[in-house]
Amino acid sequence: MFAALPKIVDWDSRRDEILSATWRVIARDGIAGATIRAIAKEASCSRGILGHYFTDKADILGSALVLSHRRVGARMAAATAGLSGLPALRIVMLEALPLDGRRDLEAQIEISFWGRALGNAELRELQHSEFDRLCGRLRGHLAEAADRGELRPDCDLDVATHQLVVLIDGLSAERVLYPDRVSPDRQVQMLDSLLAGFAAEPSMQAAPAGPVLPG
Amino acid sequence: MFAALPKIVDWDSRRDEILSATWRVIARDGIAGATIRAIAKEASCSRGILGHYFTDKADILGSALVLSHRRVGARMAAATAGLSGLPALRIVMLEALPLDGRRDLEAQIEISFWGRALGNAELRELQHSEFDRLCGRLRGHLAEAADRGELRPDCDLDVATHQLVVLIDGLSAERVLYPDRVSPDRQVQMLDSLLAGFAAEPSMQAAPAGPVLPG
Amino acid sequence: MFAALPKIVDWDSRRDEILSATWRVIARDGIAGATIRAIAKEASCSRGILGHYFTDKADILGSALVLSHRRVGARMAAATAGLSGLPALRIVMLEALPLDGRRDLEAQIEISFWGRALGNAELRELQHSEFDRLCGRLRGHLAEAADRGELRPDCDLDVATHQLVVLIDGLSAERVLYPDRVSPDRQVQMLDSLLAGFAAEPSMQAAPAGPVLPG
Amino acid sequence: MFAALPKIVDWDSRRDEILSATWRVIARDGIAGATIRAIAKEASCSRGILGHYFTDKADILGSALVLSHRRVGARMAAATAGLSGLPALRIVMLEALPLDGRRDLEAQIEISFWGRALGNAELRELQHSEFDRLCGRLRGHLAEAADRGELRPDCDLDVATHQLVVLIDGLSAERVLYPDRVSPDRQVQMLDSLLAGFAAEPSMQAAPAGPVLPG
DNA sequence: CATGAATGAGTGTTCATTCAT
DNA sequence: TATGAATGAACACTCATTCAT
Repeated sequence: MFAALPKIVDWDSRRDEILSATWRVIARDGIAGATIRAIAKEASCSRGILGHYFTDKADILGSALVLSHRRVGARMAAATAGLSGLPALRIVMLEALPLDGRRDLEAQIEISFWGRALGNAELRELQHSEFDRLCGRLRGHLAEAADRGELRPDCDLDVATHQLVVLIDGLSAERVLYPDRVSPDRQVQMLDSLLAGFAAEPSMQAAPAGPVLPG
Repeated sequence: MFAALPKIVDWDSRRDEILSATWRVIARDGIAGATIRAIAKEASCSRGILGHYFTDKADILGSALVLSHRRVGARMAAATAGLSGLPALRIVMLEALPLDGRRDLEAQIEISFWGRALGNAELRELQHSEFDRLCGRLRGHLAEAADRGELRPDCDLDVATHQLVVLIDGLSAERVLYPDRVSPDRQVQMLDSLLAGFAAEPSMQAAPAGPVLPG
Repeated sequence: MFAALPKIVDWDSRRDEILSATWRVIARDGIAGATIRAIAKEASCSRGILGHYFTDKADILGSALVLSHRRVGARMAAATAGLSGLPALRIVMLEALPLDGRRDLEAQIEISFWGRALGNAELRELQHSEFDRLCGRLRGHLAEAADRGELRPDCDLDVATHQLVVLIDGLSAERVLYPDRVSPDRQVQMLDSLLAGFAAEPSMQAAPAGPVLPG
Repeated sequence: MFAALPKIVDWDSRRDEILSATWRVIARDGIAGATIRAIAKEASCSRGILGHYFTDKADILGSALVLSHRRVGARMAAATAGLSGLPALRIVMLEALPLDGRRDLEAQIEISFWGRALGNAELRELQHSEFDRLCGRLRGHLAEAADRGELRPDCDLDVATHQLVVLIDGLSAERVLYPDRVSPDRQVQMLDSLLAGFAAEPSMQAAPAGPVLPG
């Protein structure tokens, strides 16, 4: 109170708010429409204020991508608490697939950045490291599953990891471009089909009998 | 007046040349760098001349996408001449996957347009119809395979079609973004793994024993 | 006439016109006020058109400085045709000093660039080479004068050259900043005083008896 | 309330510190780079605090110029204590010329303001009065010298004063722009050459036999 | 047919300034 | 007193488009 703090502003929350507005603009107008003006308008702030939170437009977009990934990662970590092996893997995949509006948004952001990464070396670097993180998480659960004997003996973990990320990226792209064609049910069906191919026994281990979509 | 006739041949080839230059620019600088200036420079022609072949920048980009798809489609048709069922399907998939430089370029173009389609309704429409054409071709060969008893009885053609396009889109995206991670061999391995899941018998029917990459 | 020339435009004259407008803006508003907008408005053209003649704002300003120097140099060369030694030197100096409106403008441009050169390495390089050219010209005429025995035997050519450029720069600065204090007559008086110090005999050789200012 | 008294000392020194920082920024980045951000950063204080010491950015820059002049004037007054006539004049000139790092800095500041004064009437006024003060000081010592019979009888004090300030301004400009060309020795040589022209007798009265540069 | 000059809107960015705390 | 968040204007520059030649 007596301190000379100039203005009570939750810097981090304001920053996240701007990044959230950036997501909405990207999802609505595409990444080409994600101009500083549009972002500032969506965030209901002036253009100049963005300079307080970000050094650059590239900083805004890059931070938006990283925050999106971090949120997904945090949800994955929370959802797999106490789990491991194939059950954990399935939960992780369900968080990665565009099964609801929130994850649709994340998929839209992801796809938007792909095209931009082609002509942008920095962004490509960023995406590379983010991709590695996801691969590492998936492969970790696959290794757990292998240790626990949940997998077929001849299951190649590298190939399996690759199949999982291909499923995520392919379904994300199609969900974004042709939302009617890629229903949540279909996504889960394809996921479980893939996981069944990994599993040691024909009887499904990973997929529960109950409803797959809590929300 | 009549002398203009022979020009028609030049007209189409010049047009294709411009679109080819557009591909190169997109692959090199990203779709954000595909400005009219850059395309004209790459095609070694003036900016104004583009107006004779295309109404608009959107026309150039859309035509570039369509031509890319048409070329892929033509190669698929040529390569599957006399074939049907699973063998034809495998050939089609091999043409669709980014297995060599030419198809890498096509994948780069494809991915570039995805992000742009988000904020562009016309482009989304275009991509929708192109997507349908590919799905139709894949499903056609699957139906042939089913008729010929090449598929497992419980194989759902819709799901199988979906799995194939997810494989194409997922591998294309990853090949573009992380070329080192997605070798041609790995792609063929994953394709054959998927096709084996469709086939009636464990013994591979679709994959030949010889080398998979003719070129 | 039958050629496909798109538009009859005297490119060089248009370019010079823009640079001339740049001079006027600098003289009126200072170099800080020489924005692209102000230059385009002064030249009665759109902002974008400047990109056809110059790559950059730095290109505009640098070209404006070089053109100013070139014009001065051309006038010096024309005015000293057939002359050499001290008479030529005096003519050169009279062209370099701000003795009329045109040369006042050139002095304003010169002074404006000095401050800008401090924080701009490229501009400093440019000014360095332009400075060398003037020094070379002055020293050349001094050497001629020495050869012809017009100078005092102990006259150091380097120091004399330096005194001449100091006179030019000092008078230019003061003429620009305090125009009332630096009348043309005073400038010529100081020039002739300096030249008299160089000359071999007390009787003035360089300065004619007639009026010093033709215009 | 009364406790604020001791702060007054701090106030002036803090103000001078800011102006000193302003000098450094101008010398390093040019006057175009002398933004209030850069000044605040150089002075290690917040941007807002500048508003407590100065009303405006123009106030900062103008005060920086005035302080520079005041410091030079104070050094001149101190150095000429007990002196008058030509010896005093020579000391004054030695303080005005860019002979060491400190005076180089002052010259850089001076030149930087020249270009800015063109488009700024207030600044021009300010510089005008500062110029008058220097001229008055120089002319005062010349008048003393004349009274003491140190000058040639036909020496025009106005012209002599003008020659002195032209020497200062010309050498300052060149020292700033082409530091390698304008050595301290050369400057003193030119100064003494000019003073010798004023003096009554060929034998140097103003210049001492010893080294000219104490530091 | 083809050129490139010309336009003006839109981009990211920087800046001096104001103001609530 | 002192802070830095916030604003809005101005900046240089790029771009797609139009049009006279």
